[in-house]
Amino acid sequence: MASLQFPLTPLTHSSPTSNSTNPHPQSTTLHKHHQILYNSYFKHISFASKQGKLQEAINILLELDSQSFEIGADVYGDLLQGCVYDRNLHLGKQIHSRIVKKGESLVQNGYIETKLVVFYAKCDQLDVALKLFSRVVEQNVFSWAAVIGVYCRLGFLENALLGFCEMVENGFEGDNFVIPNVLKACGGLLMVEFGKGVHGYVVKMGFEDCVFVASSLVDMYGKCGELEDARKVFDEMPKRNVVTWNSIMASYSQNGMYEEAIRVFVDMRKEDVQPSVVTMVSFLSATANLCAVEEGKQGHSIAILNRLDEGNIVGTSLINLYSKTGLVKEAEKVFSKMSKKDIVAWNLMLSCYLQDQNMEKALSLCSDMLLERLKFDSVTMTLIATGAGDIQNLKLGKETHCYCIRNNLMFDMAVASSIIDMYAKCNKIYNTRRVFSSLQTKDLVLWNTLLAAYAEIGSSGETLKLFYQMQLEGIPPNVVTWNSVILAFLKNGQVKEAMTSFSEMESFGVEPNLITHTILITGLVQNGCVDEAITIFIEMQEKGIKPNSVSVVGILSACKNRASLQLGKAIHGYVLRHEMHMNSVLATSMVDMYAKCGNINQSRKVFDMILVKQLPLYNAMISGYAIHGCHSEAIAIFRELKNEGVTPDSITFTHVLSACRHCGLITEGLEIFVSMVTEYDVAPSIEHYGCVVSLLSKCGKFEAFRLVKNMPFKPDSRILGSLLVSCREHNEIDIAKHLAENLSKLEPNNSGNYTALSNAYAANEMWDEVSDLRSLMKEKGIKKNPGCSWVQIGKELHVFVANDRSHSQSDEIYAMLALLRREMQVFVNF
DNA sequence: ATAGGGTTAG
Repeated sequence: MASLQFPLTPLTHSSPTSNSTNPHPQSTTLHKHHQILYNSYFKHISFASKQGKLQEAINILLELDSQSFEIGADVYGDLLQGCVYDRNLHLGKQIHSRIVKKGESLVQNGYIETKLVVFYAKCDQLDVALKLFSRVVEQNVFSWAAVIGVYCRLGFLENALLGFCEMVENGFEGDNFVIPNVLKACGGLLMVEFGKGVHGYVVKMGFEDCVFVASSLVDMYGKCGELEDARKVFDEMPKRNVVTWNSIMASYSQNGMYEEAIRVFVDMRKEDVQPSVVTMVSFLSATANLCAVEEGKQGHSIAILNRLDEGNIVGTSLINLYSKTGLVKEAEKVFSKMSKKDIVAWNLMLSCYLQDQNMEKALSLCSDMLLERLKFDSVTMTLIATGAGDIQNLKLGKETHCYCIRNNLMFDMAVASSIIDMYAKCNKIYNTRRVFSSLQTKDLVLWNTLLAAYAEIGSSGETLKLFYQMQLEGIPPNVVTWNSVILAFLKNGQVKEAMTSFSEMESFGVEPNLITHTILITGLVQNGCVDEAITIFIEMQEKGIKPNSVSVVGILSACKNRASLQLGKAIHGYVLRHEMHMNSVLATSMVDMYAKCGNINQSRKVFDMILVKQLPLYNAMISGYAIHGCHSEAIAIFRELKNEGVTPDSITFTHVLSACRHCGLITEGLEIFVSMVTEYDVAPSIEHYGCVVSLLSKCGKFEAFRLVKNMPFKPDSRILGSLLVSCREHNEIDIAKHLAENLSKLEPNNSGNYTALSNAYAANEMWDEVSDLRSLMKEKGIKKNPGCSWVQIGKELHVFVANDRSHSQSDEIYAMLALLRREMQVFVNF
């Protein structure tokens, strides 16, 4: 035992040794004197306990104890209280054993009994606390509060509420210390009705002005989604502290009302309430969910100014913010500054790299984690599995799956879902099914993951089967499940069945949401039901569901010809009126829409508005110019793209090479083709070859033939046609005949091929054959084609005018006429 | 009494 820090000479000198069972010798003056001294030591014990100098207090206790002096219950009580403050289970147990040794009278002391229950409860020793509680001679508010508290902390929320009921039934009145725990249990169980009952109890007992109770009420209503009630309690509080503010902010945040959460933070600053770590964490999480970069950065500054940025939790909230807003560099900065990185920080950084599609950095971060002797947890594996699925990296996905099996992580529903989804995204439906079957418990999300896999490939039969099977196994479908069923039907072309499911889900009490409508809009358009899609788009707005950019993109894709320019314009107007963010995807489909609807100038206007342009946007603009016959503009955009350092892909080259072909830019076209293969490592498609063959054919080169011979595709009619056109020289007639023979099998009625062959005969002065060919064309009823696009536009115009005899949309007609003229011009030039 | 990371549907 450690020696005492102050002398005990008077005690050691005269301590009674003879009568140890009766440590209180009768009233001699000497003992009176000693008792006074002991009392001062007892006071010292209590004082030291309250100061947190527990070891010192214990040392005195043990020393006094060894001299067999009676130590009062209050002294043990103070010591236990000290252990409660310190959550020092070890020392508390020592004191408990001392108490037991001291005999029945102390163990059965009501005060000590209660203190012991409180001590074990606060140290989360549920079993011990309950055992002692069951043995207490007399229950009281304190022991009940301790039991309810430990149930609450360990997540046994039902037991906490049952405890409260029993306590009240046994005639104890809940005080303002139990109520917060009771309310926490109500919130956690989403039992708002019970919570309202407790609220009534609070009012009856007059606790409503207690900050602790009222803050808990705010939290309880917030967790139950009753924001109005939460706000009402908050507004009526006479006094609020930082926890109250944090509670209302978290309430908004947890219910997705991030703007309101931010407003609370602003109000809080106006009232000069000092923010705490929790404040910053809630605020940063709200800004992260809104991708509100500016507000988030201000939060970061405020955290630094208040020295709240140093802890782990604020650090991870900052990484989350920068990760969600795509500011990888900022996230890295915060991450590197964190002194003690825990698994959450590493996982957030990992998620940041994965969202940035940087698998290389993500995997190198993982090996750094191992170097730091950290073990991957379920979150790490979920992230990597999802990332592997996104880039369809089956090898990585399988490795992840194996790691999860080896480390017993497949029992985690999130891990299992991500693995199943990974196999689905890698088109391994067999593995998807096998992993699903191998799992012992399956939750709703897991079922939904499997349904989504079958829905994605349009297996509506299997999706439906699973839909019934899950219900047989007692899992009721939610909106996500229904959405997959609808998607499965639409992917399989079963429009009627999809619409039936859509109306059915509501009668099953499942409310269709934004995604349900988006699936319908996109699916209906893909099945050619444009009018129905528009109806759904209007319906959802009437229901008060705000379309987002995905649903707008879906409805924009319905505008694919000149007749739908009106609708396209209306949607553009909607986007502008609702101040919808013109993100890259939305802008791309807007550019595409205007191009397809014949207004290339408007296309260009939208294109120019976007400051940071990504490849799909460039591709849409290039393709737009290409279909309008503005080939030099298309090539100009291609140059702009290269100047901006954007890497073109296969689609870009398809449009640019086609533009070169139309402009007859032979050298430029060939250069681009070569750079595509050597510089950008793009494997040429048959379309790419087609353009180059056509270019080569135009200058009458035999390189065209060589290219066709060496290309890894079977030449199609367009390529053969191009070659045929080039056969205008003497001696090429045999080749021309051969080509024409093959072509007539592929395209027996293509007038262009007849013309080309006739030209070849003419070059060889074989006039009889030319004449024969002409009569054959006449016989077959083949007329010289004036150009495909011309006919197409003419047909569309006819349909348009036929459908709208009022000619109220004369703007559109003029637009089409202008385009028609331009198309004809191109044809004439060609 | 309040607080940080992961899974399913477009």
